[in-house]
Amino acid sequence: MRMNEKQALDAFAALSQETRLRIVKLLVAAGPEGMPAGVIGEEMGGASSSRISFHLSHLEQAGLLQSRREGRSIIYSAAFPALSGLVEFLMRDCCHGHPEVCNPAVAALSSCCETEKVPAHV
Amino acid sequence: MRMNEKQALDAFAALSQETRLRIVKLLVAAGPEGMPAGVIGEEMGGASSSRISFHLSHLEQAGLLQSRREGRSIIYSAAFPALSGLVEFLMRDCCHGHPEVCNPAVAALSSCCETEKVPAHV
DNA sequence: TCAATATCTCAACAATTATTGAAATATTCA
DNA sequence: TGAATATTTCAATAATTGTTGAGATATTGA
Repeated sequence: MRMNEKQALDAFAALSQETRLRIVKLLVAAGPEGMPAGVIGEEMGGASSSRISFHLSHLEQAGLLQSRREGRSIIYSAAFPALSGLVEFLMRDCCHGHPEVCNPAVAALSSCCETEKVPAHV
Repeated sequence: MRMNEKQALDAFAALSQETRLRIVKLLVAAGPEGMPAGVIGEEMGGASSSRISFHLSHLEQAGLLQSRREGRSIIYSAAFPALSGLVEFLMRDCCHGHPEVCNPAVAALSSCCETEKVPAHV
């Protein structure tokens, strides 16, 4: 998803608050299936439901999450294309003929896909 | 550069302001050599020098830029390892056995290194 | 329909962050 | 040394953003 400056600003603002950053990381780890708002609230510890609701809709407004209703619950999940787009926006035009400058970023991102292969704490 | 939550929050907060995001993108495109504060200010249009100075030190404080003095000028440049670290922090643990979820992000980032090969608007 | 569950909206207040302009610091060159 | 250049610091004010708690909306099953 190609992003413009306004969208990137909204996304970065949304990610610059502790509870919201934790929610995004929780849902990134949860994968495409997502989690109900109530469960997300429990994982966040002592935040009121109205506060969690506010943060969830802020994140959805910023395009970083999407939601669907399932019975009484609203299920939120990470918007993976938007996250990719944000990464691409930030690093766009980073090389100008010197790929070694941004290749470490590519390597860092690639390594996230290998989590399960790495032993926890040998 | 492996990042903790506090560092990531500071970085996202720094990136969530229009002038600062533009400064980072200007310096990402400028590469490791960077640019003097005064030139950055000119590129940002009508912002006062104190405002630019404030934003530059905010970004340096957040670890996204570094500075060095050269004569009367202070040269700012992008902290590429921190940018990579931020990308890695955001997407850490994203797959859980399903690499197809975050591979688009890897592809988006890889493509930034090919800017010069792509014709502008065919 | 009614009670229970899950989540959201709203308004008042608190906290954080941005902007401005004047003055201070550091460097260079005559 | 003193004037000119480049940049930073500071304090006051303006603007934005976060929090709280009460009440509203939507859904389910008895």
